[in-house]
Amino acid sequence: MEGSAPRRTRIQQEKRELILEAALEVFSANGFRGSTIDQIAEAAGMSKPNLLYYFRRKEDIHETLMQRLLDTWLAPLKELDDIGDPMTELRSYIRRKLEMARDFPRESRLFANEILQGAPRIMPMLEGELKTLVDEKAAVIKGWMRAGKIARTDPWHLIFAIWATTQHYADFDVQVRAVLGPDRGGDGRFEDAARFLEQLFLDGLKPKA
Amino acid sequence: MEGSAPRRTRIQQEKRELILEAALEVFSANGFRGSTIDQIAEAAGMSKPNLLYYFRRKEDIHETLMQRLLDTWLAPLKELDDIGDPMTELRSYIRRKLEMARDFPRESRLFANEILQGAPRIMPMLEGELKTLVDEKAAVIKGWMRAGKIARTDPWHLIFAIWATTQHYADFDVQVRAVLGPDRGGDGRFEDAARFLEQLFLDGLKPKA
DNA sequence: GCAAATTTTGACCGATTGGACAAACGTTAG
DNA sequence: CTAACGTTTGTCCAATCGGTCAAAATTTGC
Repeated sequence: MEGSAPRRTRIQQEKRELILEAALEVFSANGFRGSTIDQIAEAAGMSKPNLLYYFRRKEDIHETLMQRLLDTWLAPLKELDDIGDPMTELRSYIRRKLEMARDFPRESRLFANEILQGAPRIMPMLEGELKTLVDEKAAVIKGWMRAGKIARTDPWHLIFAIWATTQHYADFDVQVRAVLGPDRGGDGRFEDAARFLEQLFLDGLKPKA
Repeated sequence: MEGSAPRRTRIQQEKRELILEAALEVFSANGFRGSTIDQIAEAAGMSKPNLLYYFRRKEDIHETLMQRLLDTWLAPLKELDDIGDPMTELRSYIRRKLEMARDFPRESRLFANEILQGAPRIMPMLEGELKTLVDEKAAVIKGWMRAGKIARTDPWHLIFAIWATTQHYADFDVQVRAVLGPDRGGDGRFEDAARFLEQLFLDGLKPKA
């Protein structure tokens, strides 16, 4: 579809990175329609026409941002591997997803914003690439269940649950911090969350008999 | 704070309801800044100036909507009761939250939008009313743990996990449906989710020894 | 050092936005 | 019937939006 990547000068590469970084900040906080080119330009320390020299339309920025995001976002799931102990694999997947919520909350919110609005710009990817990947990993998980390595349950909803619980700490961060309060809502909240999630996914809530 | 409710004519009551219903539709799909008064007016079947006769500012609509939402939204948690079997109480709380995600997805998305944007309009409620309620219920859950009725873990993060997993089916609905595909993504997905979540929260993933 | 290419800027444009306002219309009580 | 009140509409406005354009400033290749 797309021709070879356009050759770019040093300045173009640098400025484009600067703009994308600023746009990530603005888009993730206000959504696409809630963000203005002026805001992004100011955050990037340049004038609006100057920004438009590097990205001709507001949508181009968002699209570029989204494309980059998706690769890094799906990487942890891609790494979920058939070899290795199933329980360990799942645990490290959960841990990695939680680390991403901690280290890349803006990316998580950008993605959440897009999905919330009905995913108008990435629908084909959801139905194509993402579905394929999830189906593939669901098959792997099903294999583990058949082998008696983990309890039998629905692999798709299991993946949803891991996404939901981990991304919650990025997308609903303000609520999490507000509820936990200044003491428990500090930096340690991610370690508390990690401990809790590990227990939840492994043992559930039933008291040890 | 607020004086007695202003007396309203029959027409005012009806039209205000009509506007709020339309606004819920529009706001939940596009966010606050992404929605226009014209869109809401059209969805409500009236002209923009006419709408502004009932709500003088766009923010007033959103505020009214948010106030109503919060009551119904927190109702299930309020019902979590100390009397009754702990495991049953938690299970029915999860089921009720999932039903709300199924029956009131627009309300869930409206709330999610607000939190995603940093909760500028409901921050005091999060730190006040919500935190108080959650702390109170966390204490109840802690009591159950001390009594050996459920496994010992962090009650706050347990509540977060229930919120995250259930609301996921409303907020990320398009993604869920896209990944499940046309077959498994039909109406039955909520029953599948209910079964899965029940197993997850009760037994976790460890295979039965 | 200089010409060509690239980058930056200020001024500007049409479209859309939230909202104001007065006039017109409808309803209702006496 | 009619005066008072409640409702609806068309028109208008200032601000903001995404985006253009030509000219100025700067960088780059030779």
